[in-house]
Amino acid sequence: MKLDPASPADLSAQIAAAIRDAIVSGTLIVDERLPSEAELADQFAVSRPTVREALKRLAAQSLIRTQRGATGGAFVNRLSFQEAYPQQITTSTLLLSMNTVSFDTACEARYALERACAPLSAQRRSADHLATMRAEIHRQLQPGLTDEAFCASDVTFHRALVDGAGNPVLSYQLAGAVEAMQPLMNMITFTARDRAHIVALHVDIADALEAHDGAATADGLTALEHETRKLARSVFAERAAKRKNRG
Amino acid sequence: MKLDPASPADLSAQIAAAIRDAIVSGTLIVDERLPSEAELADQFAVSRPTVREALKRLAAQSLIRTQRGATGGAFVNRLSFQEAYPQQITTSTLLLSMNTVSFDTACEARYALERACAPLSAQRRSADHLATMRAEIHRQLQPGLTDEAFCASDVTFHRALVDGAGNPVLSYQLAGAVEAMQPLMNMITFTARDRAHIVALHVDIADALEAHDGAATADGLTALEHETRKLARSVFAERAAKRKNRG
DNA sequence: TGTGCTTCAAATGCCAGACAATTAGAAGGA
DNA sequence: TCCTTCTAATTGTCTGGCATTTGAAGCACA
Repeated sequence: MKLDPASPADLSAQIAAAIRDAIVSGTLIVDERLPSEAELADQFAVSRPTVREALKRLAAQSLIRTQRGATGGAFVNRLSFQEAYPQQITTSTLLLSMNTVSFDTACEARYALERACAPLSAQRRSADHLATMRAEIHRQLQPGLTDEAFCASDVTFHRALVDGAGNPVLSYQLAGAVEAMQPLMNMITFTARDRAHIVALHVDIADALEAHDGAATADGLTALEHETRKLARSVFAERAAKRKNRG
Repeated sequence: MKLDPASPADLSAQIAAAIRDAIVSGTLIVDERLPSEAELADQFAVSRPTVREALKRLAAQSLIRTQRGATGGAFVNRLSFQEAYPQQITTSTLLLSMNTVSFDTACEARYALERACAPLSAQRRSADHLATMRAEIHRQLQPGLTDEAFCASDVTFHRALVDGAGNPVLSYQLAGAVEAMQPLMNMITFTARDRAHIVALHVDIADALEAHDGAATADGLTALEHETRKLARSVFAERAAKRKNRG
């Protein structure tokens, strides 16, 4: 592992990249202990703070974990879906909120991905997943519910649908798409009438899943997508009109 | 922003979390300059190296960028899809390689997600996307091609399909699923006969996209999924038999 | 021999201070 | 007006050190 002194990148970034490559390529295997900070500093011919900055970079990506004490050190972390979820969600959320992705684009992607889970979920969903969805539908019908709570319940409903597919890779990929939409959805105010429409579609979807009917589930999601996009259009149009009146 | 002295987490992790929250919640907006390292050290009542470790953590997630010089400092980064791709791919790759996810599970997820793009890509794919796919098909037919190069070409082919949907959110999510499969695919040796099968299916898919036929595209992907899984089964079965003979 | 306590050493976590490198802007001169 | 030079601010890096944690070895004692 060597560094390029001519590189414009920070030393700590170069060191982090070198170690990351070693992990990804399999040179360093899971639970293997890295050399101590002092040893790494020697190997790369830099100071210990620089090595530490590199290790913190890797820790931020959950590639390593550190342990204090006599037998401590930095260890290659077995990256779990559990750990990867929050990062995936944070990144997806920021991508949507900072990149002027239109609501329509985000919505289209989310429902396209979710439809991909529909047949699998219809086939494999457990009673538990179905119960979660029914419970969330029930919650969504409560009158005093805030818009934020309604959206949060919506997310739980859809995640149960996705998890029903029983494929951790799908769940991981979809977590970002579904959760990242939440801040965008929170910008919408739902009338009682809107909520009734959405809940009715949720019931259709839950019924389809209960009947193990993948096609009907996908149809329900498509209907929900149309409803959501129509709702967003009207809300945004109304706001634009208000702005015009004020200005 | 305050720190919890009783927390088991490192100070730098706590500081990073505090700043990350501020970014995600919108308290810090894009391109806004953070206080200098010295000021942050004062605010959090820690030393500058500790602040620096926190900032490196955020930099590793592309949440901030740093600039040296008189008007330099750390700035909230506008997270671009461009920057997010490599991280998404690294994480997905490690999740697949370290988590004993079966080949079938990964394959199922990948093709389910890709099928979700099929109708959109059939509708919107540009001539450029189609040309890329045809070119990769041509490359895949060359006799001297190594298995690794064949897989790499396969990835390019499928990414063109996904990008054809013209939805950056889909492209981002799918990049992980498609690229992360590559190391798994590289474990397979393709006979000339296998390659011919796969290329024929690629041709079917390209034809369907050229005809703007979303359903046929999805069917082609399903056929390809079956072919891939069948191939993997036979390869793994053969290896298991060899191991048994040896042992 | 076995058990529990003490001590030790290695490693990370954190800090203070300093210097180098970089860069924008201010100051000054042609 | 334009170019050069200086200056100040900021990040990048290093040195050295102390605090804290923690497993393991050593030791006393039953």
